Amino acid sequence: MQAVTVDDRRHPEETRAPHRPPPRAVCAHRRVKRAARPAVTSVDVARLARVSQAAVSRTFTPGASVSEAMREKVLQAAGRLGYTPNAHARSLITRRSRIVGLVVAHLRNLFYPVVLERLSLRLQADGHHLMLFVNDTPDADGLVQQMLQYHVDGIVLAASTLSSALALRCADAGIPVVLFNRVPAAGSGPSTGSVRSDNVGGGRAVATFLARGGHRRIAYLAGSEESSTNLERERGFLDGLREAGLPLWARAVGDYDAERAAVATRALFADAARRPDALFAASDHMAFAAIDVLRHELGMSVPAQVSVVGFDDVPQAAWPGYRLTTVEQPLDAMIDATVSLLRAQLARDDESPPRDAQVVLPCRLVVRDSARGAPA
Amino acid sequence: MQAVTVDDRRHPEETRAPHRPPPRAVCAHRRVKRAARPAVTSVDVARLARVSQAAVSRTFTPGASVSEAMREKVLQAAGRLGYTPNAHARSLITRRSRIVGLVVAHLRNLFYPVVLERLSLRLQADGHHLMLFVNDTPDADGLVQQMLQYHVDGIVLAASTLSSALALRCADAGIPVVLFNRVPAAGSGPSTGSVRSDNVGGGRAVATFLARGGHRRIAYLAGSEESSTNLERERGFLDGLREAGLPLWARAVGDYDAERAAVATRALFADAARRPDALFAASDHMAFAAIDVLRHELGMSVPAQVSVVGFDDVPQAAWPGYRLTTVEQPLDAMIDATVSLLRAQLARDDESPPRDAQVVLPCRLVVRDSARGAPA
DNA sequence: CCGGCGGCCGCATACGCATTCAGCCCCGGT
DNA sequence: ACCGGGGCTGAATGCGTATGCGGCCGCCGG
Repeated sequence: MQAVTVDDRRHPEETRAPHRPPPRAVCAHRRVKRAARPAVTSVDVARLARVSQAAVSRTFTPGASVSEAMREKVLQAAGRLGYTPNAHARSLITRRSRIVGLVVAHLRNLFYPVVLERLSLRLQADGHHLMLFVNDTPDADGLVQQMLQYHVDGIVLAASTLSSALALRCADAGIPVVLFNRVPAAGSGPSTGSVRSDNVGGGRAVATFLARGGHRRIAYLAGSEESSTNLERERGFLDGLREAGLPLWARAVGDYDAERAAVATRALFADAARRPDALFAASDHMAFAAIDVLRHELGMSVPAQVSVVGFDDVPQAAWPGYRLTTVEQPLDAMIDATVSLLRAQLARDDESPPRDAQVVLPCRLVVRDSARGAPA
Repeated sequence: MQAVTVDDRRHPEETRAPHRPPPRAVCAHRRVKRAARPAVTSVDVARLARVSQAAVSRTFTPGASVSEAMREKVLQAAGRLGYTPNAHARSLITRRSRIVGLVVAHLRNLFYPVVLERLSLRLQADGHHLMLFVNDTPDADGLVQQMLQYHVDGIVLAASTLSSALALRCADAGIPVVLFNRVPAAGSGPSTGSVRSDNVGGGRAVATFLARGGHRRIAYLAGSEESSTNLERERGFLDGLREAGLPLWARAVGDYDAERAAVATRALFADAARRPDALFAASDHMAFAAIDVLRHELGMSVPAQVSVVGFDDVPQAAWPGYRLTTVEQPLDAMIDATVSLLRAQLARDDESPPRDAQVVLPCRLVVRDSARGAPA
């Protein structure tokens, strides 16, 4: 193999001069900002490698037409200079930023941090990146504005309680949106996908399980009432109870929040004579809070006196302190589906069919020790 | 007040034409990509408002010199067109992206999700945004490359175990770095700040507290051994024990991981004759795992038979199931300090003194029920 | 031996915006 | 009345890169 040499000794005086005119007088009396490292550009690399700037660009553009020799020369020069392509300049032309916006609300739910971690890793793997948008206020417009500024290539809405106004606005702006763990609102645009687990089936499975376990006074601890996850889980749960010939004994709302779940649990168990013998919480997070109240405030034994079942199967559910029986969401599959959907929407040339993709993945009841099961 | 009217009816044929030449023949047979919404630019707004493009830019640049009438006209036109400035084009010129890179490793620690949430909100408030980089492999170069591409304005390294090579590389590239919860390596550049709580003091406080509580066989459950948080906490803890005239009874490493902490706890308590009567875990996360093992595997009572103290004061520490005595990290103050440091580094004109800022905030022992205290 | 033809390269241009510079108008001072 | 200056504005330029296009060269088939 012929060694490729990079000549950067000839015309050394040319290295910077032609492109860096002396600062104008006006500049001189202003403070020179950020003068530190003038950022090496593709032009610098080109000059060092004695090729055209286009050649540099092409070696850093996968699939472009460059000879092996050229690529070698450029890479070597780039390595020497420590060159890194400027993503902003690139996206200005290509009209894609390789940035995915992630909108989150409940970050302390432990389900979402895991989602975030996996999703980010998957995206990093193919050169995309997550930009984080925390949605505390219901100010959909503000958030969308911010995402538009950065021209995010796609948006993942990962929060069960996000206003669907946000989803609509995003889709409106022509940006692919994937609803994570959420059902699309009626009339959402063509570029809205959705990935979720079979919440209805999960809810029903819990009802069936509890009924088989001989429970008769079964209560439901709801998440945020308007959220689609809660609606679906509750619907499936009620269906299951009905099929088992059981009524819903009691119901309270915990809003997917630990504190409010604790309050709701106290309310459900306030009347000692009519206490439930089983409780289905719409999320593990709330289930933990409920168990704590039951055990430590009310002195009840779980599962001997009352069974508790959750939803999500966060890592903590497996800890010895809770051993929570719960419904596992197929996280990996959900992430996979999300990324695929995103990729599909991104690659989509405009005339492709405008059908929105809905992915619903099966979930599985994980039986641990927080609920009495059917007698063996 | 004179009503300002926007005239967009005259010369309607001019609306797009002069800047959108008919697509060349070559384009015609290629698939037209992303043709959907040609993105409204400042030029479009200028044309509609019948002003120059510079005027549009100025009304969207805080501090620029524009008359009120002009601003009104532009804003109205912009509103009609749904104009949003393009952040990429902007940062190409201004050389700042308003993006802050956040590097994280342990996202399931529950301390970090909270950090992430707060930090993001604070940054959003003044127009910055977080780009997430999950650091699974110790491939510092790769990460730095990715951050350089996006020309992040600053970097927050929020992980106790991140290789300091990463920090060095970043500082090397001339990007302001703030180490969150981590001590800067010797010789890190001038643009490296650090925000952390007084881990040494916290560790000592725990030792003092346990000694006063009458414990005599005090063990330490270490985090990742090379991490600075662990080193400092352990040092303070040992200092405190020495001052109290007590030896370290036993020690094991949990690596800041729940599973490994469980294993370590089993090891510490394997010899029934020499069991510790107190355990200090370097993080709440590990403390929970330890308590679970003690209670549910070894059947020990906490705190009657063994006291457990943690570090961090994550939300879960206050739950009735654990009621963990722990050291509170002043999260809000830490976030504040981080943002200030970042802002300071950003605003820094180059000739400012190259002293690196070190912020160490006091932390506080939060006494709950997982450890015996001094008799009252 | 000649006419393509395809692989590679460089030139030039455009992406969307901030910023400089020169010019304009208007007002106040002498 | 004139001049100086300050407040606004528009024209022009360039940030760093991707890409269409024309041109060059080498190779193969006829």
